[in-house]
Amino acid sequence: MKIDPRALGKPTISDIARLAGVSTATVSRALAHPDRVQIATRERVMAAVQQTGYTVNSVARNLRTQRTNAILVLTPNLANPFFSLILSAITKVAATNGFGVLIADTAPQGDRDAEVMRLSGDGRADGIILLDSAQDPLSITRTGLPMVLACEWIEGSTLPKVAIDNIAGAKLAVEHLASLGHTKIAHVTGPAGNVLSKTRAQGWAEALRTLGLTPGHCYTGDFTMKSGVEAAKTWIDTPQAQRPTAVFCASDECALGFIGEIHRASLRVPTDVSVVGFDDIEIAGHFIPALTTIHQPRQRLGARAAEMVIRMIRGQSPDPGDATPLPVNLVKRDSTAQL
Amino acid sequence: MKIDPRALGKPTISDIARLAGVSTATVSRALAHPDRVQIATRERVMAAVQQTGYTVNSVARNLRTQRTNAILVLTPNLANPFFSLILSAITKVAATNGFGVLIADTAPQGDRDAEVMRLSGDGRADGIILLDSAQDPLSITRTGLPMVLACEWIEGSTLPKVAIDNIAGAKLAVEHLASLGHTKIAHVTGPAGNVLSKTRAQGWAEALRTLGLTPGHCYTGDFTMKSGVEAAKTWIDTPQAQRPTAVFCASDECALGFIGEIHRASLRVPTDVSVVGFDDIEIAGHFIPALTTIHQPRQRLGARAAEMVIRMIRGQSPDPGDATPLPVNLVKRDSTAQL
DNA sequence: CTGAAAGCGCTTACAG
DNA sequence: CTGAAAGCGCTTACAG
Repeated sequence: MKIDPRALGKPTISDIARLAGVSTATVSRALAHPDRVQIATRERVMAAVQQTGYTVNSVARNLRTQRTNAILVLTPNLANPFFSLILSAITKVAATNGFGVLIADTAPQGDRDAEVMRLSGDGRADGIILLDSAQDPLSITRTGLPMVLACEWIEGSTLPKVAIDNIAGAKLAVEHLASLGHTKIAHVTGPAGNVLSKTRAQGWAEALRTLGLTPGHCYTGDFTMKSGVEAAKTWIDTPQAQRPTAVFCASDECALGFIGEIHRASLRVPTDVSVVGFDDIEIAGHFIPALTTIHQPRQRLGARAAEMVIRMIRGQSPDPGDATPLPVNLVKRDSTAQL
Repeated sequence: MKIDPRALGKPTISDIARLAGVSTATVSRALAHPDRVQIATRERVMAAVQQTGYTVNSVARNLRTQRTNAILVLTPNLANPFFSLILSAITKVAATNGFGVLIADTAPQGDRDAEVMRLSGDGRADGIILLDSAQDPLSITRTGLPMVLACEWIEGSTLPKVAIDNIAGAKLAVEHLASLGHTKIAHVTGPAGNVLSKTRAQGWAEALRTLGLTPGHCYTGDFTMKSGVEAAKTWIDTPQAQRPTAVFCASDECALGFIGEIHRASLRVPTDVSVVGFDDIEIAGHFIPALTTIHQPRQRLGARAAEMVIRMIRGQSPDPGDATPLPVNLVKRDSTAQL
């Protein structure tokens, strides 16, 4: 009794070869280089493929060719919508270059380093984009896998990175506030130790100094709405005469939390305090009041990161333009007003 | 002249075998079943692993074992923050069960069907979670790969799905509005043809009927903020006497767009119109006014989907509880008020 | 243009 | 407890 091969699971290249009456080599060729087989042969192969619904087993192919045509993206926290657009841009650029994208969330196990090491070494991908940056992966991996840092970066690391100009962004925010007559400009920071927090705080302090303003008050935050709420509470508890009249928040989420709390206390933005965010997430323009913020080109950021790894994977020389930070700009909306 | 093997790229199992003076079989065993090799042998192997930074090549292993320990998640649009939490929950459950997660965005090529077919057939994953549902994948694939539908589903499909109770959610919204004295309750729909749109609209209409209210006005939307803005414009252009006094939007984004536009026209929510959303996205509670909405348990949804595929992959029988839709509940906040 | 054969890096019965 | 050997499903020089 013959067994129907289709009952045995997915058809393999041998099944196709048998059906088409050719060798597996020819099947492989017909699929990958149609022009290198006789037209009649090709058609017999294609017919068998159609009939069985055959698809190449990419695991086998990857092992044989030592390429995966896949890029691995390591993200610190998938639950954070901030990454959505970046991931989507990476996926898009990858797709047009024939690469698939694997996304891994390093949060669940909490052990990013182990994860980076495991995933980078295991041959699943040809290159890696790191959206996280707790530690220099070079210190923990020995894979020669092309790797680029995006969003955040590690000081002193030699890894290629794609970044935005955080200092310039913070300065833009402060200058905007100053131009509206504000002189007491506070800052709600990002999480301690983070490069983004550091550079944004630095830009804020520098701008203040350049403008000849006294150093402003600093609220400790961590990019979350909750930390914005906390900062607002502190602000509300401050005697009115001492309150900063403007606040530059290290992230939009934080700014939104800040504004929400201000309103909950029956005070008003921008009447009682002007607020500027950083990121320009989608909701920013729809919030009430619409949030004045520093726009981050997240699509371009993701796209550039993808282009960079792909170039590295292909052994092409880096584009000199990639070294310069992506520009940011201020989007003036309704959360800031003349003092 | 001998060549340093480490210079040749990633070390393989043969390198370790040579270094430890054992066979590759023993290396493999020492790594996968430490208890099946002599302790001294194991230590020699481990030393070689340490020294070289060796990691198993998962592509080779997957080919050999015919398992990938990976789940593929197909999402319609990574740029949509709505999926973030779901993805993160999937990743978490997968991780605790020893599975990795591959996320693919079907948007870039626009050809979801081709993508589903290619990815499901190519041996990269042991199972699939589909967050999209344009068409029944059974009609296009012949892989016997375990597959579960999440978020949306396809009418008439026999695929296992995890869903929430959309009809009940919509009813909750309408009943809440009615309890506040509203009788003219409109609806902004989701995109036409979508199951979620259909069931939510159905729940709205049914609740109205049950409560003995006249059928309300229906604005055509598509879940986006923009469509909420459009609906609001139409509402604003309606003579005041004919305006619905309450609006149930098919999504939070849409509701937020609606409210934003109302305020831009110098009208107020909930003073001039009460608004209820659907989803309970993170921003909902921080919006001004905080949005009354139907809470969707996105974490549980993702977690259940992951549990389901994993069970299928393991050949375990389905949990009967998985057939019942996940419950939703109304979160009363500030966008709805007594008429 | 086509086929036989080797080999990608592993794991696992099967002997010993 | 350990090793030799087969094989997972492909692709690609190498002959013919």
